[in-house]
Amino acid sequence: MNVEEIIKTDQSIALNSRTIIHFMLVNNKISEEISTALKPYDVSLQQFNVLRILRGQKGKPANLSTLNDRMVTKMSNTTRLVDKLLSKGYANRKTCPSNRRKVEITITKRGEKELKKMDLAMNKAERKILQNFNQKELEQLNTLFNKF
Amino acid sequence: MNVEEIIKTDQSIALNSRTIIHFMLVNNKISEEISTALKPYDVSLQQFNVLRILRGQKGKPANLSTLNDRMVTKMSNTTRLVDKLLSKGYANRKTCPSNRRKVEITITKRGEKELKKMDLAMNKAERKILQNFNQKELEQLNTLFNKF
DNA sequence: CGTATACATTTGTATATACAATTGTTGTAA
DNA sequence: TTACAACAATTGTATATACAAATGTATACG
Repeated sequence: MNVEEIIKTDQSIALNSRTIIHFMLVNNKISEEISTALKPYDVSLQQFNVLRILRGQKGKPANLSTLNDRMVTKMSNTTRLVDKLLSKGYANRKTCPSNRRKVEITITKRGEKELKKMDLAMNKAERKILQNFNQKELEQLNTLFNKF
Repeated sequence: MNVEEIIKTDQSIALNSRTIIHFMLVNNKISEEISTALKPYDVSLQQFNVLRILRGQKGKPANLSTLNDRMVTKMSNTTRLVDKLLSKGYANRKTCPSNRRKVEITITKRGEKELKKMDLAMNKAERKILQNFNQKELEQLNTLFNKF
């Protein structure tokens, strides 16, 4: 992946800018791979993320604030995101009996079943994205990411 | 930046998944910094990118396909993106006299003037984002990004 | 010459997201 | 008890983006 070639410039780019642009190009690639992987299941990355959180609750219901806390990319509108999962039959929602301001959201059997398939697709996508990295390089990458 | 802490999980995450999630968290941070930096100028990152491309043309007009080729993040709808720049008085658009299928897009004086200010804001944002990196680490990062 | 094909952009439509305002609920302090 | 602040979720609205279809223009070929 050559930055200058991809954005078709002949100008030299300052290292700071180049790093950020490079990052964005990688981001494009990753987003594309992941959305392709999830497309057959008709869920967005965000929806997939919420499903995983719900499963991680192990039956214990989650409310919207909890979901928001745990999401990789925070969203201003988790309500509508959960709406999508409901309409697909992947999640349930009911108001919390002890505190009626809150809602209790759980994953359905069907949601869990589909999620398993999505997991496989995601793992495959991750392997594809990271195919040129060995373990040491991945660790190096994580170490560098810690500096952000 | 600790991944497990941010997404509030106690489960251990496979290195592949962890790397991708870590990447996304960094992406969130970068996006936020940049959109904050550009907010005062009321342009999106995409619009900023197009303005820079137009300036890089040095007077020579660009058409939509050229813009699309050179954009960091390709868009399906560059027409409407340019619309925004027009309405702000940052760009001009006219149909190409030699080939009327094409359009000729140029940056205005006002656009150049504003772009200079945006550049400063962006440089500042970049420095902030990368403040914990030294030159060697940045090069390391770029090398690793090449593997994607 | 007329027709098909490729090209460049624009428009339509559905969906996604950000942000602000609103609704309903709970806890609390006068 | 009532008034008020804090909380949790929802709704409204504007804007952004993806994707497909449509429009207009140029080129090629029989």
